[in-house]
Amino acid sequence: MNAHSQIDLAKITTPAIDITPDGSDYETVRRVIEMLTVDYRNQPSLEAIAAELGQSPTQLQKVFTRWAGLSPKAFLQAITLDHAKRLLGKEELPLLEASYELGLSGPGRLHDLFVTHEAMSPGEWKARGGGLVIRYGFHPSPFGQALVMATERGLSGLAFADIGCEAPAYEDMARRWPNAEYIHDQEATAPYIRRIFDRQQWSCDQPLKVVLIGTDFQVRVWQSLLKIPFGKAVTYSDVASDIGQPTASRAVGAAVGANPISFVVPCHRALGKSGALTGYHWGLTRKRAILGWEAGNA
DNA sequence: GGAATCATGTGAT
DNA sequence: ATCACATGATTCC
Repeated sequence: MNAHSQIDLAKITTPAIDITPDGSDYETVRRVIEMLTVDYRNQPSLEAIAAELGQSPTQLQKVFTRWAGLSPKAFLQAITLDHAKRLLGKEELPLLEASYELGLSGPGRLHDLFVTHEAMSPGEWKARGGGLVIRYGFHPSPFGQALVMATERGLSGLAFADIGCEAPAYEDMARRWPNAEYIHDQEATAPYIRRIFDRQQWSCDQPLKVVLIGTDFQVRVWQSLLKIPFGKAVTYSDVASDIGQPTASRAVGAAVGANPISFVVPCHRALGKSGALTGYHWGLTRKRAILGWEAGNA
């Protein structure tokens, strides 16, 4: 990754093609969430936040509610510890009874966005992406600009990269499969974005194909995440039990953190046992945003 | 309620 | 081998 990736990086500055209204709202929403939660002690008022952003309170209120399906106040409540605990404690793990006979490859009805997944064979994994062609592109999403990566077998990567921070996100992803050949191809990746973030299109008629590229352990963790229903959450130790290694919760955390297809593989639905949001590769604020958005759209 | 500390499995170097 | 973790339980204040 030197001269080769230089060329690719140059292409990244290509502006995204399509703009959705949701995409433009996110920056505002993100900053509101940040102010609301960073020092929640101060409980900043809507007026104070609006002033900071240079907008009128009513305008801000409207944008936020349109995006989240929830007023800022309700949103704040939806991401408190209290609510998270309810999310967790509700019912006995939905994970446990869901069968694991799928094995490492094969179709399945998983989470609300219907997904068929296949994993790389051990040989393919060892090649670190060698012989693989990966097409990638940047597109707006409800949670900021997204980087999409796909092989001809299906979606292989989804990352978040705010405007101006495209290069680090690209490198973060490309580093995982260093021997693959990367081609910037907005047209190839655009259909995935439309598909993923439009809930109307979540149906089983035509499942979304994803390709899980990772170690055996990681793939098992990601498959487990795929079984978490929309608007629900589990703990890292729940996942550990689900894959048959109840003492490996910490290792699960590491594997969850390595999830290459964020949002689609719902790693944001993994919480600490206390209900605390412990971490997120693309920023805790974004994790709150996604969780709150799901609360408002359940 | 924290802070400090330990047990712990995986993956990268 | 060793180290860093998106953990969790225990044991102190």
